[in-house]
Amino acid sequence: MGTVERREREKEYRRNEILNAAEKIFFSKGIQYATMDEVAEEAELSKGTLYIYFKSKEEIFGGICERASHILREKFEKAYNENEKGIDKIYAVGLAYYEFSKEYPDYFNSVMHYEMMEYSKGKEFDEGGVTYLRDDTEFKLVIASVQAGIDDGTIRKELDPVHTALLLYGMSRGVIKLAAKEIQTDQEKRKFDPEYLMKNFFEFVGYSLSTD
Amino acid sequence: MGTVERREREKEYRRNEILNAAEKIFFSKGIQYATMDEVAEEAELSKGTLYIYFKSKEEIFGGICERASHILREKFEKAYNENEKGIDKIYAVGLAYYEFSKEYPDYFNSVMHYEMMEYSKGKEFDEGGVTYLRDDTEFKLVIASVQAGIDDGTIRKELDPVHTALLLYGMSRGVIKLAAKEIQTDQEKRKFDPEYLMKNFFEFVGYSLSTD
DNA sequence: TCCATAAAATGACTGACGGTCATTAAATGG
DNA sequence: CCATTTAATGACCGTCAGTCATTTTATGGA
Repeated sequence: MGTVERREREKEYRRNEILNAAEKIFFSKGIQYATMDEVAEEAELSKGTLYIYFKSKEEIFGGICERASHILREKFEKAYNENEKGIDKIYAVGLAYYEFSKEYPDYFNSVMHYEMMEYSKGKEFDEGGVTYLRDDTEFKLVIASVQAGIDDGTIRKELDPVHTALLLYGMSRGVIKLAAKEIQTDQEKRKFDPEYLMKNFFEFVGYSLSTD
Repeated sequence: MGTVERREREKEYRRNEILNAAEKIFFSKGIQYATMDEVAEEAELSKGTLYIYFKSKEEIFGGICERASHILREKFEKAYNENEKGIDKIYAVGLAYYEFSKEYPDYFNSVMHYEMMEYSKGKEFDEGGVTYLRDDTEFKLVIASVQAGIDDGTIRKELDPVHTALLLYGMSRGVIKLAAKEIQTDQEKRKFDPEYLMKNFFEFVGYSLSTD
């Protein structure tokens, strides 16, 4: 009998509904200021029910971050696969990252936020554990891109793939975060164009990586 | 009579003692999990007293971040002033940033954390206000360094000082954060040397900026 | 030295919120 | 139709940020 399967599906569905509600609430007032009662209200469930599906507010946030990671990962894979040359893969992956930050600013920010939390967590409170993602598929794609570029001669051979990938990853995050931040907050001074900043960044990267 | 001045000094002293206590507590368990009662205990004061000197837990954290910014600013200024050539200023300022992250990892992280909070804040909760620093002296020094390099011919003339500075600032933060993070957390796989990463980074930057 | 006044410090109290659990409601399948 | 399992509920609890009436301490004039 398919009852069990249907139950399974319905559970999954509820879980998603809760995540939807949580996103709405978390993103509109900020996680810090969002309450579980509000999420429950939005999800049209009692608070107790939320705790059947997630064991804490943080875990709900983890679920949201998983969604974010999933989308990002797909974007990365697409960018990687749709390009032949290593250097193009790198550009495409970098651009995908930037597009992600524009398309899903809240997701982007959530992932950033998540990483900050990890720091506080590793302090003295190892209880709970609560370590979700840490699937570094994304990062592996960057390494693979660099390696591909070295192999096909579009990237300087002297470079070490892993460290270069690390560098690219770190730099991109920093620059994209900066660009994203200004998009969201700067109504005042320091007028600058995020697109132009990114263009500069890509030139910058190309300058240092490519063989031409 | 100097009574008023002494009172002033003593107030400043208490304020600092509270910040010291808060640092100890915040840094050892993470802000999230640190309680005001613990801070009060550590400061050998009652909780109520804390609220005479700071209007919220967040404001105490803001005070800590101000300390961090202050130290960073001084490091930047020193690096800037002790070098003649623009390109050297840039290297020195970048290095100062990295040194800061190693020397004061908790301060470094606090500032990062602070910036995350700003995002959540700008959501729907404009109450309180609570906007402390946002003094971009640090950033201005980067612009000045680039400009100096353009003027003295050590940096490519085609570059726009402001955007290049922005780029450098963003990239550095990303890379340093990555390096700092691994220093603190990675006991497992992905063995890599933060120093080597930074060395790569500086080469990378030099490659794209300098005129030689 | 004493006292009136002002400044500083206190800690019991409050409200809000994350999380729990005994109880109720609904679904299932025999 | 009922026994049993599964899902959902919401009253309740403990904790913690923040408050405020009260107490303690310092000050400067008489």
